[in-house]
Amino acid sequence: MSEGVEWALHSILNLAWAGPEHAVSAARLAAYYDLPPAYLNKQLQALVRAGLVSSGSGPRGGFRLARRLEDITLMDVVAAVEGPEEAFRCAGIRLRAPRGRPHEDGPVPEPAEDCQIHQAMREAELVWRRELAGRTLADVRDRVERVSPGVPRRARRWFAAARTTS
Amino acid sequence: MSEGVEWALHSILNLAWAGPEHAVSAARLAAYYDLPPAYLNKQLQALVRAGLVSSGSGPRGGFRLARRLEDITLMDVVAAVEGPEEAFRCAGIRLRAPRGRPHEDGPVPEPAEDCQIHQAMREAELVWRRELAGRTLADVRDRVERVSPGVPRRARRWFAAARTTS
DNA sequence: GGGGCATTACTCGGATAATGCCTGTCCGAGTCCACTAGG
DNA sequence: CCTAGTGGACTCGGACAGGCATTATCCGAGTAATGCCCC
Repeated sequence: MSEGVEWALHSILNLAWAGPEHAVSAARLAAYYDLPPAYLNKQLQALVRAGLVSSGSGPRGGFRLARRLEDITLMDVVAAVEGPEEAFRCAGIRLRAPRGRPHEDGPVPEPAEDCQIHQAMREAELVWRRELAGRTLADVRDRVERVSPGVPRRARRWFAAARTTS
Repeated sequence: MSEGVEWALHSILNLAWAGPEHAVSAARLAAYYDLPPAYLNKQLQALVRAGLVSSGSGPRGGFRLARRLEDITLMDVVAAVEGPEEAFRCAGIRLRAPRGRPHEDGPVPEPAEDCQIHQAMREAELVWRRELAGRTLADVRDRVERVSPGVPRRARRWFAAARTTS
């Protein structure tokens, strides 16, 4: 799985803690974890395309949350960064198998529908997606605030101080 | 996800249909789906290392199932081909964040334990793995035989004829 | 005719290249602020 | 003093290389069958 998912999740949480009134630049978000700024910018662009965060140019520009944290699920972030394709791609290998009867004597089944292996794998992946879709980033935020109460304040202060610090 | 997983699953089913008395060569298995023989051989080697199939060299050599189909789960095959590492690797990004207090005033928590994002993603992946581990290839075989009863016979005949056909 | 043996063909197994995607970087378009000059 | 204009600095956004994992391939070690020669 792409590493950008992790960065995106952390950045979204940081944006939430920074508050919707401040727009945070990609460079600042990257500096917090010592990440390559331009590359993090690329990932944030994916989040913008997905409508999770909004962006603005210029000196006062940067990124800010476009939705409430309660309305962003882990699945949304994964889909935004990784793309909507499913992990297990059935290449239709079964169709290349030697056929008993070349002539068709009924409706030709869809490749994905016919392949039971694909079905089973798809089912497992669906469970995974459902689990991700059922967990919002608000849940994650609440857990963090319960386990490490100091983190949100620290993050908020650090990003607020970004403007004044050299 | 690696494409080899799909090849491995189909090949295992074909080995089961060919019967444990016949050893099928990688070339023959590959010819059934028109796959690159040497590369499929590589994937099958992974299955051998995992103990799912056994191999033998020589003219009568080839691959055959090492376990019953009831004792092989989808998880086994995925783990054998993809490796045991989890898909979402937490790079410990959180540790690089600026700390409020450099001095430690308690037991330092494990990175994976402390990062709630990692926790949530791990939980979802665990559900996925559990689903895969709960489904055996015998289930898949039964479904195939129910949906397409002709496939097993065709496969068995084709692999049995392998020896005689040019 | 029967048995032992060298040959041969066929298989896996691991070492070796080629390809594509993820990672990482750079520069241009747009935007807002700040300074300046004029009224 | 107030206002309009202009320069500058900062931001995102998409276009451009590099590195690494997956994909694909090749050749050698090993093995069992086969044909041949000798007894």
